[in-house]
Amino acid sequence: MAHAAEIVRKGRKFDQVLQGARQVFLADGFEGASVDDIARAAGVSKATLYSYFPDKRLLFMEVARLECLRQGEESLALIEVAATPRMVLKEAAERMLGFLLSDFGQRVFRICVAEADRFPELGRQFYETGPMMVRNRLTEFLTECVDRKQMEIDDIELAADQFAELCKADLFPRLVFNIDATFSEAEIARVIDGAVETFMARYAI
Amino acid sequence: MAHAAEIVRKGRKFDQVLQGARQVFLADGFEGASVDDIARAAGVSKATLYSYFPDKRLLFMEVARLECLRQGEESLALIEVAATPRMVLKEAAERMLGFLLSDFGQRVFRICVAEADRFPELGRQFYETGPMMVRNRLTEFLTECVDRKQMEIDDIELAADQFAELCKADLFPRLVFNIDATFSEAEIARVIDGAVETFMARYAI
DNA sequence: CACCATATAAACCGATCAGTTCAGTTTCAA
DNA sequence: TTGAAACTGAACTGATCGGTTTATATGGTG
Repeated sequence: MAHAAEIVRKGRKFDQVLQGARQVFLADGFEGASVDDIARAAGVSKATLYSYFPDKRLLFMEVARLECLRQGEESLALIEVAATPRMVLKEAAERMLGFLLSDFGQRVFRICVAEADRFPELGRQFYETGPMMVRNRLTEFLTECVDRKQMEIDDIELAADQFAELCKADLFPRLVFNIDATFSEAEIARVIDGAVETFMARYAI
Repeated sequence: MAHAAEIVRKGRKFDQVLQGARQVFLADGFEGASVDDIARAAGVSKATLYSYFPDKRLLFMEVARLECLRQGEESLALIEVAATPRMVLKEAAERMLGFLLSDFGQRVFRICVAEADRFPELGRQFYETGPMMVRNRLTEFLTECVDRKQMEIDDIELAADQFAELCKADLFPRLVFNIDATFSEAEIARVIDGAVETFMARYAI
């Protein structure tokens, strides 16, 4: 973790700084957030902020790193193996969309996309704790299904990715391009059920 | 077209300005692009630029509007109805990915996502000439398939959206988060074939 | 109490950038 | 050829922002 080497972690206000930074970065993005705003939001002087983080970039990376970790931990909740594949898929879809459609998930995504070339490491970090995590969990589960002869899948990783994408149908474009900010239960259920049905039609035995 | 009302269109260098703006905006985004850079790239003085476009925002919107139009026109090429559904889907997938994976498509997407809240109209514009266009074309085709009893689909629009999403499996996240910038023919073929197979498994009679 | 790390407010610096101004030059059509 | 419209380049304004500095205050510890 070379990037954290220069960060001084001791001090009473360290957490305050991170908390304020998180709030402002998430609301305004990297360029949009001013250090003065962050200091104000954190209830801390700019000098204090700079005593912890030598520059804005590093502060941003630390916030992003923590958010990625948080996201990763959340998705680690176990998948119930006792249930039917249909139920498991539905559960997984609900969890995925729960994050993707949340105000918070949306902001993180937007920032990652926007800053992906300014912060090359950031994109990878988000990818690994997000989409890749989802794929791994799903791959695990699908492998079990194949072993139990419930499904027949030649390319399991592709199948996992397909399911993840199916869950975004309609909803994701509308969200990403700011057509809608929230969706009704019915809209979400329509997409999830559709995803499960299509997936099962292809892969269930 | 209220937003274009203030734009003066006459003058020798009008197109030069747009062309330079397109180049710089696409490379650097809205905030990242400086008006001086644009003027330089356009081979035009800043005063001339401002004589056409009263401010940077308006210039950006005009560039984005034209790009959206261009994109829309491109996707309007007819779908060959004589071919089998499988072939039509494959063709549609190739065209979609051709745009999405191109350096240019990627930049436009990135900018739209990043500036979606700074330019509310921009997101909608892109959505309507992009994802919505694709959905409409696909919906048309799928309706024909249903009429011809080649497929059985209860929610045709959802099916269209599903197919579009299936085409993005694996590739899109990797692109968006800057994991990879280009993909091999084999990688693309794998995803397209997978998308067609899954789609047909669900909906073909 | 005295010390020292920590924190603060506010002024300040240098750079960048959108947008303006202006005196002078080019272009082109009548 | 002439005159107006279009264009130029360069300087300038005013504002924002990242980052630094300084003089001062606070609070816990030995």
